Amino acid sequence: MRERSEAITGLLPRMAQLSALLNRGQLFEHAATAAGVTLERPSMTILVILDTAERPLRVGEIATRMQVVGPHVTRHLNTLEKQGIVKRVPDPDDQRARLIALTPSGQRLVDRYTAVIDSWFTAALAKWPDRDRTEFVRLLGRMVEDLTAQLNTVIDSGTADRTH
Amino acid sequence: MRERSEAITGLLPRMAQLSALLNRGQLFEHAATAAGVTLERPSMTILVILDTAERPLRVGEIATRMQVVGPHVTRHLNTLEKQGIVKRVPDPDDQRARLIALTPSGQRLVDRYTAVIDSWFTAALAKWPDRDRTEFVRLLGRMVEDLTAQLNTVIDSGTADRTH
DNA sequence: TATTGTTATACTCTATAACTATA
DNA sequence: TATAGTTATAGAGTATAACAATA
Repeated sequence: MRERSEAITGLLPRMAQLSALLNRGQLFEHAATAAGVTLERPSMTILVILDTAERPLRVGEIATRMQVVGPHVTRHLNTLEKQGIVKRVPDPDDQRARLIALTPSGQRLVDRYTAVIDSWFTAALAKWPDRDRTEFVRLLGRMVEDLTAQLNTVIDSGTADRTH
Repeated sequence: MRERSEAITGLLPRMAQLSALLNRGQLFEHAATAAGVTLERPSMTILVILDTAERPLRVGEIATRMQVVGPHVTRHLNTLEKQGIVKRVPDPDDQRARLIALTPSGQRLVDRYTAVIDSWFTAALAKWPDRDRTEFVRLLGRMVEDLTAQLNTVIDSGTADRTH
């Protein structure tokens, strides 16, 4: 039987659990119901990203923040625009690009949704000491950073000798 | 513009990033390549779960740990069994159930894979103080627990008045 | 009658390829 | 020639429904 390194014991399962909770779990589904929203998950993600940015974003910017490819975003934008939740406006700086903006009704929709999520997170963290909350955000941020950096190192060294 | 509660500022985006890294990112893809594995992601997840359990598991137990439904597990098991990576053995305690066990070659495969993942995580966390590592695992575990509990509370109260 | 697992089917999420328009 | 976005298509991931066997 292999020995698991001390460094990561218990880490992977917990990260997997958290990931499942956010990606497939009922969190989204129930929050959407509570907020009276009937969108697909990635569409809602787009709206939250636009809300967080507090300004219109290009399609490419949204794709980068979602860590997905462009066509995936386009597909959902088509639906969202048809429903009057976002609108595409020309980017004055570049005629090829469009800026995606929340419409007033889109803004109200995402406000309802994030209010529900906020309240649930606030309730879940109610008993956490302030210090733990701060620590967790700090360590989580660093974990993402270090893991991403490590992965890039591996990818670079793995492709260094390839010519394509 | 809505106000975001102080409690969760910065939390959601980081969790989303981590989730994307584990779910869709190149982490799995590159680790599988490095380990010489050509399985689909959920199949590899099944193997890691069996390895972590250190004993054969029922289909239902695997599904629960993956937070997916039974048929999803069955589909991957069919492929894995055909490839001689796992085997289904009768559960002596219940003739309806089967126990899923890693074959010797399956064990070697998952050993190669987890060795790669372990080394990457160890490298990523190399500069972390021991205290931070411990704290992170603790807080991450509590986050998953509290979030799950909160969600269950919401679901229970939401369905309490429904009769189906 | 309830539970374990399987088969069949369908939906959701995401990527790749080919294209148009502008830079 | 390169970049922003779109359309069309395909594949991976997961769920629901219907069923068989056993409890």
